[in-house]
Amino acid sequence: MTSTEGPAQPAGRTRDAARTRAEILAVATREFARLGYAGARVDEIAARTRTTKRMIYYYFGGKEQLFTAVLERAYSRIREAEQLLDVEHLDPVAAVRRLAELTFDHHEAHPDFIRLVSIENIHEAEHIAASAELSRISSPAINVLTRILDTGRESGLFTADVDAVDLHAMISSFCFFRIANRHTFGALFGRDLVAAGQREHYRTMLGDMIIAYLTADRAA
Amino acid sequence: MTSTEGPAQPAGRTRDAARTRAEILAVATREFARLGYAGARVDEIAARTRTTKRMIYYYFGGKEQLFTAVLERAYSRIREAEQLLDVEHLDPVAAVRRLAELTFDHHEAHPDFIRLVSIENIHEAEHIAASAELSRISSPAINVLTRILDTGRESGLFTADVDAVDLHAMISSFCFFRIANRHTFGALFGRDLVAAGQREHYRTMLGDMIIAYLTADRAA
DNA sequence: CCGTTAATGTACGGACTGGTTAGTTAGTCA
DNA sequence: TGACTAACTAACCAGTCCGTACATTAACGG
Repeated sequence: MTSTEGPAQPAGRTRDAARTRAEILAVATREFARLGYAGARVDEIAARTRTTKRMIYYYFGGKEQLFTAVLERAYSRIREAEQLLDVEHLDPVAAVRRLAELTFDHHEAHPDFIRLVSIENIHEAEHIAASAELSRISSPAINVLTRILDTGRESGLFTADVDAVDLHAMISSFCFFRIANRHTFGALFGRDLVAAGQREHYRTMLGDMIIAYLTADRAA
Repeated sequence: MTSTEGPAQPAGRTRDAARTRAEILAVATREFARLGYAGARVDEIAARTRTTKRMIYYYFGGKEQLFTAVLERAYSRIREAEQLLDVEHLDPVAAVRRLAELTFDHHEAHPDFIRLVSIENIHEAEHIAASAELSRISSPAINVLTRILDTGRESGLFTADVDAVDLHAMISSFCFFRIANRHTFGALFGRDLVAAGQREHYRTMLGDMIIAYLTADRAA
């Protein structure tokens, strides 16, 4: 609630388009993630900002476009993280495990992102479809996975009949479910999938599952 | 829009509490699943019913309780389906695969249920927590899984260190993700996880993954 | 130091929304 | 058959919500 950035104007407002825009985006991300698209209130987003509702319409045009901008930023962040992937020096088994673990960690570290994705799916991805930026680019992780799979298959280690996209779905489902559905799962089965003490258990479980699948003896 | 049930009053309304209640519940399920809790409109639900908004408040008390009732019915249905599980005569491997496939089929057949669960998770399962009916009972599938796992482990077939709840999470994640996230996944990776032609591919993939995990050679 | 414009704030409109009030009608049972 | 109650309807209300018209001010180039 107190001023948190550098030069700290006493109470006066500096004009800083970039900062205002960024602050709106940050607050909107929290609110949309917390309450869903329809549940989030433009007035409330504005109130939690150091600026006014007028600025939301000035910079973004409307609620819908604001939500799209929130999605764009959220996805661009995960893409940035994926670009830092550096696993191709590992052997295929270790590389896949490492990649799965990074996905696991990223999902755990960004629950708001998970919620936004859930929400966007309720809306049948209409905002993604309408966004040139989002519908264009794909995930760097897919390319990395493709190369690892090729190497693994060449060496005869991997026997499974999957491509990178399917494998990515497989890895993501577990990571996503664990975060997205923790509440209903916890309420119904009395088990907290995100309990700190269980973290390593589930992280290992994910890796074991993926590796077991990829390397299973299909003759059986 | 025309009368769909038996005796078909010309235009006059019969008094039938059970039918009215059931119709409200059915319409509400569709609307909540389609638009989310906040996005659904009580007026709209009423309009799609042969009765009025007042009846929603008469029978359910309010929007919140109506949503809870919708969840209760949705969950009771899946429990009913699970009670029909009859896989314990199979050997453990076949039994687990069959169970996974039934989960797969059920998720695919009830996308509205998946959406409701997603929505309830956005609300951090507050309605489930508030519902005595829902927070009490657990899934029959867990008991079945427990017995299969025991048998499989006794015979030395299963080597994995999981209990029924974790395995259930593992199976559900894939089934759930495939339906719940098909829109964003399709938009971003250009692959329709629910395409009819891919159904067998993913169904097999799920079974292979679960069996590979359970039976993997842990020495490796 | 003044004109211009990007950036910001205020106040409000108009449609909508969940919930309610007041009243009506169909069925039932004494 | 007439009192009684459950089932039902229409109209409305108070508050909310997205969006905008209009006024204002900081910053910057000349």
